[in-house]
Amino acid sequence: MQLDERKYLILQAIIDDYIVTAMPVGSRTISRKSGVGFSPATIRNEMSDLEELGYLAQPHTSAGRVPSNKAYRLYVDHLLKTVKLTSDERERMHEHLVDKSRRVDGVIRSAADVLSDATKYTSVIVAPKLGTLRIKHVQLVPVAEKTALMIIVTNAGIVKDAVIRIPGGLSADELYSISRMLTEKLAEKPLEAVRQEFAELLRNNAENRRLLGEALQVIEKKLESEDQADVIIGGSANLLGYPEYSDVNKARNFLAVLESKDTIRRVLSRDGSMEVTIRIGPENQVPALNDCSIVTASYRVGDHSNGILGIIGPTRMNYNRVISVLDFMGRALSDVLSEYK
Amino acid sequence: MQLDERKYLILQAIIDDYIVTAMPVGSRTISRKSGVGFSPATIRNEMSDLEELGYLAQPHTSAGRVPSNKAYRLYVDHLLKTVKLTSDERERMHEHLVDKSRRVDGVIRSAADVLSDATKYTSVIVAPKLGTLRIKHVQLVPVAEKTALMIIVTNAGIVKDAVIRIPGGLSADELYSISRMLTEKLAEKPLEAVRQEFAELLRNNAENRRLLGEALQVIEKKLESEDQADVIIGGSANLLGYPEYSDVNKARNFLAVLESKDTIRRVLSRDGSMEVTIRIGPENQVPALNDCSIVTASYRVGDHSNGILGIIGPTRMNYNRVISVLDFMGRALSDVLSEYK
DNA sequence: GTTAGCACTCAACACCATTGAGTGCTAACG
DNA sequence: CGTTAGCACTCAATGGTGTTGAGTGCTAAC
Repeated sequence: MQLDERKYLILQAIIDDYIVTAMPVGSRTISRKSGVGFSPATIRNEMSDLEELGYLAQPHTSAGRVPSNKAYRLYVDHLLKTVKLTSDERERMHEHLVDKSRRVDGVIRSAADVLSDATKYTSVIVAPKLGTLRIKHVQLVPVAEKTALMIIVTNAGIVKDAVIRIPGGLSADELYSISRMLTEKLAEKPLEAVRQEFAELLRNNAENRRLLGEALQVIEKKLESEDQADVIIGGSANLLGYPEYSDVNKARNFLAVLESKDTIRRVLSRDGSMEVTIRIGPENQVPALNDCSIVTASYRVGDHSNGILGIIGPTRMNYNRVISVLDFMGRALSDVLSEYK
Repeated sequence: MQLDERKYLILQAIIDDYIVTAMPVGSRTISRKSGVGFSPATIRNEMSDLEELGYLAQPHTSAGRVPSNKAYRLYVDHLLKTVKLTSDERERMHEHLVDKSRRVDGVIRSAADVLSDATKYTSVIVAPKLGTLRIKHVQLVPVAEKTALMIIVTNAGIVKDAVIRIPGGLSADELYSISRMLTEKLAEKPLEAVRQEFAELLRNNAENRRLLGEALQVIEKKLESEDQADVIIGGSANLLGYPEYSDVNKARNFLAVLESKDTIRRVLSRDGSMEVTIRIGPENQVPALNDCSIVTASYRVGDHSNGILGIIGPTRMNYNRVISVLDFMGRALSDVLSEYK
């Protein structure tokens, strides 16, 4: 059996309805809709076919039908109608993005809030991979006897710091000249390339061997264990408003997943393309998110780094709107973050 | 009517029971408890008295009794028995605190997780007031034509940064010497005192007037609008496990409050003492937290600054344990954060 | 002062009948 | 031959009813 024009039409109508009501939809409901000129009986026959094809399911015999994940897949692949955001709304979103603070994490934080506000779902933003950022400046600042703070500023204005041990009796001036040397040597290099650069540094700087070794080690540790702070979540309570989470246990499980930043990072990870990507239900590998869909897009930071922004919502989410919002915000965020370059 | 020994005993037994079961407790239950050698009938008479005095309430005629906020107040003021944490547990907590990362926010983040893990409630940690931290180092780093990053390192190893505009054509070397001057001038001064220091700087540095003015402005802005990132929350989903939050709407309201960092900061604020403080139900002014209790303690950062750590839980929380945990963690956190000085 | 006994209350639970939204099937219609 | 009206059927949801049991307050006896 093949899907003809009418089956598409009906399936679309069913999904559209289910997305707003979250209730199994019956033949009468569809028949009444404008654009579908058939009696309930006809619709019923079609629905029966669609069920056999795996696009619909019935919670119980005397209930209406509910779209399956397969149906959502079809929906997002073929039936999406791109909705335009009003220019008014675009403006408001953009504005909230810039006005806030003058720091990168501030902007990302606001972006997460704007996203969850605009969609009423949960938003997630992942900062670009540390390794792809380019070093702009390195500074060692003494904070106590035998400890210093190593501060690394990257091209995107992102600042990372870590405490390192230093040999005793090193003066502030010496630390400064080491900082200067490091900056000169490492500037414009991506963070993931520091290992090579350090090899040479270590060879030519016997006297600061210990300190440089420690610095390298700390940087590498930072690179491999990405920071919790690099996953920002907005509107975590939003999903509790939807009937699929009226069960507190489900809600709790969901929130528990949100707290595990590593899981979130894994779920959001995506290939390099800038386009909006949709993962429905079990397509994202985490069992706890099996009845969620995850829509992601990318934003650019500087010239070589990408971050990810995404929305997590129930599988019956308003894909049309979410896609528009993510698409717009991806661009907006890239814009704003390029100003900090 | 006055509270005699026996009434205290019974009230305590009721609260102890209610804290673990969350169910109205009846006279039989109390009578069966070891340590109370009276028949249900006697207990009933006493309970009736306690109800009249406002310490107990009855959800409905044929139910047991439930402690009132007044009862909890009495309980924490007079009936607490300090419980000792096992040395095993202390060790585990302390360990989780240090092992993690080598940065201050990392430690605070872990502390929040340890707190919520150990208590199964929601934990909140507020970083010390920015203004009380002492400046250790100031660094201006060029990030683009006409913009620089101002980085301020404080005595506790906490790093704050902000983007500032700079006049065009300023070389990296010039920026460095300004940084050096700022560091010399401001070192060891608390951040809240920068205004006075800048007055003099501005007078003696006509050529960098614009830049310095902007820097001052940015610092003051930072001081007045405390950072969202300075309120760290752990175990936000924990409370959903308790019957008082089996209603999704309550749960949602609670989570919404947690997302508003400003409210949380206000609720946690406390006077300077280091001791553990308890606020029960409506005693904290936020209506949304009327059936929560909030227990807070302080931790020291460096010599002059205090941060706050706290637990938010249902009013029937296990006060004994929460107090022990907070007391211990307050000290532990102070210890660890002093190492970074 | 304490307690046993007893009548009373009321939420919780299980049980049942009713209702209505929705289906599948069949037969009639254009 | 596709479409539709009609009808019997299913089943979750709703609401009323009776029963149960935990708990109380009161009284009278110890």
